[in-house]
Order: sequence, then structure tokens, then C-alpha cells
Amino acid sequence: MYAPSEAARRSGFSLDTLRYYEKIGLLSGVGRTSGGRRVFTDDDLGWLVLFRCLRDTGMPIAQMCRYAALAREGEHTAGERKALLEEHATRVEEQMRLLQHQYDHLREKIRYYEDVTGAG
Amino acid sequence: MYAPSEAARRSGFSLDTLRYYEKIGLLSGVGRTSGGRRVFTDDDLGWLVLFRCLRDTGMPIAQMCRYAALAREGEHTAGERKALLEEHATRVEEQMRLLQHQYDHLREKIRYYEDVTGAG
DNA sequence: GCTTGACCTGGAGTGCGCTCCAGGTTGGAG
DNA sequence: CTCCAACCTGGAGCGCACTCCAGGTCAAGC
Repeated sequence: MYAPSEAARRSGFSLDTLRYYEKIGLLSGVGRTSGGRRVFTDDDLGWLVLFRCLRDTGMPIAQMCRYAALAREGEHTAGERKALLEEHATRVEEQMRLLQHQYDHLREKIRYYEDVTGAG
Repeated sequence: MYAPSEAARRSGFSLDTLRYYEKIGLLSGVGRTSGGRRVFTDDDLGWLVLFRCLRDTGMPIAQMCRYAALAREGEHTAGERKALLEEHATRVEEQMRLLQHQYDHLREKIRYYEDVTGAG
């Protein structure tokens, strides 16, 4: 059981983002105290960690919503969810290749400056 | 000497983006035909390739403008430009580490589905 | 000389993912 | 009991990087 600020700290999302994720239905079923304040469970935190992973790897929010909706539908969507993640993983691999490629370019450019400015 | 469409094709930017980059002063001194149409030189293309590299690695446009402005100021800004690229390269390295880390998470998650759905 | 498609300009609009705000409530510390 | 920081809601606003549009121009091919 975590207070909103604690959930934010642990997930790396801002409070506003947590509220936003709930508002758009990405995160659902977040509990409330009698006073109306959010209570995050370990399960919620698990979701947030996954969302962190997917966002950091560039998945659009709409796709995360799709994934979350499938998960809510039950066990029989496991195959579809897996396929979704695999497609994403493939895109991430491409992204990593491109990033590496352009990083090499960048390093080359810097090496050029090293020659021009007389090392340094 | 390249027509706008050819420059777009070679750089991977859209025509609108090329015009936009000129409008905000990122790309400057692009020539014109007597009829007012853009003519891109190999030098312009060189800049576009660099911009492609910097964008693909996540550099904000404002920073690319700064770099381009320094380059326009002359040779004496070479050190500053190099520093700018090096700082960026460091950020890219962090980005690559994070991406790799989250990719590993993603693969783990997929492996979990493999166990659950009975391989496949 | 007419058509057609690539191109021009200035400016408005879009999509994404938050982020901020106003105005009000809650709940633990002193 | 009072204070104050953390929290609530609904909704507006923002920053970025384009992207699209209207209305017009240019030039190669028939």
C-alpha cells in the first residue's frame, strides 16, 4: 500500500502523470481511502513499472492502453498481449540499431573536431 | 544541386520539414532559382545528414540551432561546438544504456508469456 | 499556349504527453 | 482545535516538432 507520492517516487512518474494515466483508463481500479485518496498496491506498482519500461522504449500511450485493456479481458488474451510485446520488441531492436548507427556518426564527427582543434 | 523533393528523399526529412528548418533559421543560405525555388547543394545535404543524426539521437531542435549558429560564427567556435557534441554523445550513451536495460525487461516479460502460454 | 505537377509563402492546425491551475478536502502533528 | 502539507477533481494550457492549408507561381511536356 503506497501513498500517491510514494508511488510516484517508486515509478518515476509524476503525480500528475499517475492521475492522467488513471483518467485515460490506462491504470484502472486504483483504490481509495475513505477520504477519497489514492492507494496504490504492489500490483499497481507492477503495472507502473511495466508502463515505465514501455514508455522508455518508445511505445505510444494508445498501445499501452490496448495492452492494458487486453489484460483486463482475461487470460485468453495472453497470446495477443505477447504478440503485441514482441512486435514492440522488434521495433525497439530497430531503434537500438539506428541509435547505435547515429551514435557512431556522432563520434566520427567529434573525432573530426579532435583533428581540427588539435586534439582536446 | 538538388531539387527540394530530391533533398527530402536523400535526407529523410519531409518537404515541409525542410521549409520549417529554414524558417526557424536552422538551415540558412539555401539557394533559389530565378523562379524562387530552393536549390540544395551538397553542403546543405551535409547539414541535413548531421541534423538527421542529431534528431535521431534525440537532440532538441533548439540545441541544433545553437550548434548551427556557432558554425556560422566561424572557426573560432570549433571548441564550443565539439563540447556541445560531446555532451550530447554522453547523453546518447545514457539513453542507449536505458534502452538496453528496458529492452532486457521487455524480453523477460515476453519470456514469462512463453511459459504461461505454453511456448510459442 | 495549355495543362499539370512540383513548388512557393504565410499562417493556422495537429498530435502527443503531459503539466498546471483553481478551488476545495483530508488527516496527522503540535 | 488549528494548521499545513498532501491530496482531490475537472478542465485549461503548454511545448515540441512538425503538418496542413489556401491561394498563387513556375516550368517541362504535349
